[in-house]
Amino acid sequence: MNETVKSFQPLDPLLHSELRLAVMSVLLGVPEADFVFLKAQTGATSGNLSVQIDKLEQAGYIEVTKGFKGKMPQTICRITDQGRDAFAAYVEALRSYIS
Amino acid sequence: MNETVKSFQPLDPLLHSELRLAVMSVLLGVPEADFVFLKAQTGATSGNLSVQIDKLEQAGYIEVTKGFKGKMPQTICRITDQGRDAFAAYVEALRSYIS
DNA sequence: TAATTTGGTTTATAATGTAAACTTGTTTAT
DNA sequence: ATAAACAAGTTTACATTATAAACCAAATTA
Repeated sequence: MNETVKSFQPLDPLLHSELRLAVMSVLLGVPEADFVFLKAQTGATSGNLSVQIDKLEQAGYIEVTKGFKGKMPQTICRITDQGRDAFAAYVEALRSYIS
Repeated sequence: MNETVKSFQPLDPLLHSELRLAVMSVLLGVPEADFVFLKAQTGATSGNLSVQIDKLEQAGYIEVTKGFKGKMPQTICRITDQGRDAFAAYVEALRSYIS
């Protein structure tokens, strides 16, 4: 008798968050996106988005560049290679639960 | 110009939890499972498992029957139809982020 | 009968998520 | 010119959640 254990892969807590996952999902599809665009795409409040962008940046999953668009401040985000890898790993881990 | 929004589906917070998802995943594959088995499959601590089982039961996603196996207490869990539906919906919602 | 194990539950604490309130500067109206 | 409204964020306070440590009752073993 071979009692196997299902062996669930751990889920990266940084990506296992609705808003952060949405942000990463958007960034995967575009070369870059600014704060305003991310807010529109995710439907997040500014405060929440600001916090989650910080966390993704701290983690090295995205790069953030602050500049100006005309005279208005602009926060541009790009996904990093590390972020891309982490996302792929997260999706892979998810499969151990949902497949 | 058609500016579409990605439209991420909301993720059921009850299922968007590593341990609860693992429990549901196990229960999907078997007619029923007891506390001890779930603990082994998920690698969870007893306390954590106890709490998360409660939450899934409160939500109507699983049914819990307390009885005895020999003289030892035994907590048996079964997934409900509602739980099955919720899981399917959760997986479907996930696709809007990861595909 | 004392110590250990089993099968859990309760609870205290830490970590997380979220929105409201605030800030800094810009544009518009008066 | 000045006030009011708006834009783009950030900070913070609060609520929710997750987690493990501590606990408990009964059973088993030494």
